[in-house]
Amino acid sequence: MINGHQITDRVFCAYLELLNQFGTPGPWPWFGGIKYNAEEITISAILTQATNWRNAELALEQLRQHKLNSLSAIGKLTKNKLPWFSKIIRPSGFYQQKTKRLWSLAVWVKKHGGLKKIKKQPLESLRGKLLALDGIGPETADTILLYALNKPIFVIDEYTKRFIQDRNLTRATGYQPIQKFFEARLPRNIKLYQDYHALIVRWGKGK
DNA sequence: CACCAGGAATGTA
DNA sequence: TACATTCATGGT
Repeated sequence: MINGHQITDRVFCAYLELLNQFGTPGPWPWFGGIKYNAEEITISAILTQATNWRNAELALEQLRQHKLNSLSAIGKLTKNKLPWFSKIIRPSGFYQQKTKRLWSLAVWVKKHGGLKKIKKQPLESLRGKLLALDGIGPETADTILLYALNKPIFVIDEYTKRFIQDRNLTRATGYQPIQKFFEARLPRNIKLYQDYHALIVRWGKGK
């Protein structure tokens, strides 16, 4: 019994098995590398879209060298500097799109008083606002919410879909149904959500 | 040389 | 709802 949930639940048991197999994941970015702050996690959530983590990390490393590893710094850039900015994040691929996405996100965050202010907003309402931004879909929004803002929301990605197939956990399809499936069967615990998703990614990479 | 990686937007059926 | 295409670099 953990937080009132029976550990016989198959979804929770799958988590325990992954934990036993791979050990407790580190904080974002989970496997090696140095620790990221909330702004860097937010930025890297976009940099890593459809890109392997190594390339996203290369881009973030260059942002650090230019002291652009914060939304406030990116939000201060004028539009005519965006082509220059795009070269800095070039290793992450799709760098023209990602330049626009990062810049519009940074401007939006600035307009709303910074990440700490934004963090005070209710989860569902905040999630909707993130989804309304260009280039932020459900996975990126939830990644920002869970790992940068420490909100209790379960992240679903391709690995998760393969995982539930592999273990026959559910036939549910679509982002939200799968997300609700996990959330309904797990204690509403942020660290658990973070570790579980990280472990699923670790599992997916190892296959 | 081909293939893929810690997605999302857009268009089609 | 379910697919297909586009966006692009760097590793294997």
